[in-house]
Amino acid sequence: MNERSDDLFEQRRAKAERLRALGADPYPIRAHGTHTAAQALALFARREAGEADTGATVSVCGRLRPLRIMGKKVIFAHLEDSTGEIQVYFKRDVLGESGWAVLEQLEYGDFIEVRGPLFRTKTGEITIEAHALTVLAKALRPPPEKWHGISDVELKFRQRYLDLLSSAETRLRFQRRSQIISAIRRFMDGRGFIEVETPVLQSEAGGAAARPFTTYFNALDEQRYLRISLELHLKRLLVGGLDRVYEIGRIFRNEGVDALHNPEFTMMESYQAYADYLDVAAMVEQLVATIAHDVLGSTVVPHGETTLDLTPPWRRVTMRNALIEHAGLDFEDYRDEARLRGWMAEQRIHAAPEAGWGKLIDEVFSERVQPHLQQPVFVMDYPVELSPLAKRKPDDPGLVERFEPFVGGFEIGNAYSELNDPIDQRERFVAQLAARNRGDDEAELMDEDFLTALEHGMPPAGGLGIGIDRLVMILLNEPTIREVLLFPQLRGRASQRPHDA
RNA sequence: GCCUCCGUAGCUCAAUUGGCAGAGCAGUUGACUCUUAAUCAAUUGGUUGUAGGUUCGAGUCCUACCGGGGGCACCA
Repeated sequence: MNERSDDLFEQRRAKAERLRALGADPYPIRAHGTHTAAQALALFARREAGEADTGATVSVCGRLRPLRIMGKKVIFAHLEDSTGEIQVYFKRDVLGESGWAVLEQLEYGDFIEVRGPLFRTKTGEITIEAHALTVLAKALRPPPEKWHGISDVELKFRQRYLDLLSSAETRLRFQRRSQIISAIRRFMDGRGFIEVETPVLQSEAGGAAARPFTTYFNALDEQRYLRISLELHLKRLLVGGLDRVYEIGRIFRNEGVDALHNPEFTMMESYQAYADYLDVAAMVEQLVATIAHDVLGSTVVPHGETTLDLTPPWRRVTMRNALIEHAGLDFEDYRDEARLRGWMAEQRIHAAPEAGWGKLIDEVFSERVQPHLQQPVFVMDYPVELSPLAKRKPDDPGLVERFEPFVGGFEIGNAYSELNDPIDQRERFVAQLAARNRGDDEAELMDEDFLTALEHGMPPAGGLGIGIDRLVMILLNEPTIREVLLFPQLRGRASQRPHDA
């Protein structure tokens, strides 16, 4: 902390002391607002329409925007809350000398409560004429620049509150994120799903191909993993007879950070007994369209320079055909791993040495197909090697009944007809162990508890996972996951915290 | 982990070839009784991310480190 910001801090602290001396507690316990900014504006509009008299007073709480001081007798300012802002008119002979003395100690960033009647200024803006003024919280540090707000991305993420308080756009983005999640719950609840909660701390981290975070359970003297998916516990609930379940929860993957990845992110998974992946696909396009309509009012959403049309039905294409179309590769001609590696070398596509056939196919797909998948599309029928928890296609046991919805060039989810044959499931785990022994440290581990559950009988079911953060990115036209997370992960700064005193 | 770009006042940004570190906002002082990023006048505020080095002279060049952006790797 340098001298400069100490100066600003001390100046503001001195004002707080002066407020105390004036008998105005700078941090009172209670506020007594009667209306939000938006409610006050609406109230006055109704009164002008003749629905009530125009004289009654309101009391509004909020954060003070920069003061417009017109001499020693008049000050205009806006008061901002989460519903918007309303102008306040401070007139010295109306407010009174004691109120004016308090006002002189206030500035941009302070929280106050203003009581008085509503009126329209000469320029037509609905305004509160301040008859009484109460300090609610004196800010000791200056807010960001009033016009540009925060543009330093590091400050924006480390001190997101500064971004929020100075950017209505940022506030709206996170309000909409919340509305999207509410809309998901409404949709799922409306279809008879029940929301459940399963453990974050697990003995084995399964259900996805990812490295887990580890932690330690002292009381039991055992290692624990933070979950990397919700899948294996939710399927146990199908065994238990809960036919339609979903969970919205944070999952953790010990991986790098980029525009599409944050190590902790939010997933919605659902499992529906007696359904298959085609039923799930129909649900997904309906779900996304419903959310878009509820939150944005349209199923056509802006996306960079273009738009995305989320209106059902979405295109369906098999993974094989997508590869033929965009990569010129028919994987049925390259079932041999060595032959596939040769083709990839010719095409200059990176091939990880420890990758098996399935992972190689996935690399080709990511490299050559995925960037083309801008408009929503379901990519169907994945190689069994990539999908150890999905049911095989009856007419093609090398493939599974699985799809991923792609929008904007990346996948927003994953779904399949759930594998409920315990013998096949055990064999898949064995194959995963082989991959792990070959060096794939993200292969699934044998989960005996889960296998025991399957052996008790799990109904046929369609399962779904949707990455909420990525869905929000698509719906709100945000190119990076960081902008839809309030506090994205950053390297810690123990010695150089920007604003901690 | 590797490559690359960036880091200047509380915030938003300047600074020519290596040649006196500057502006707007915020703050302070003054003027102004209907303003809208109020306006006008004056003014405080800097170890240029940190530590070294080259040089008569470094915000600028070099090295290392810290933090961030982008790319690669990783991530179905």
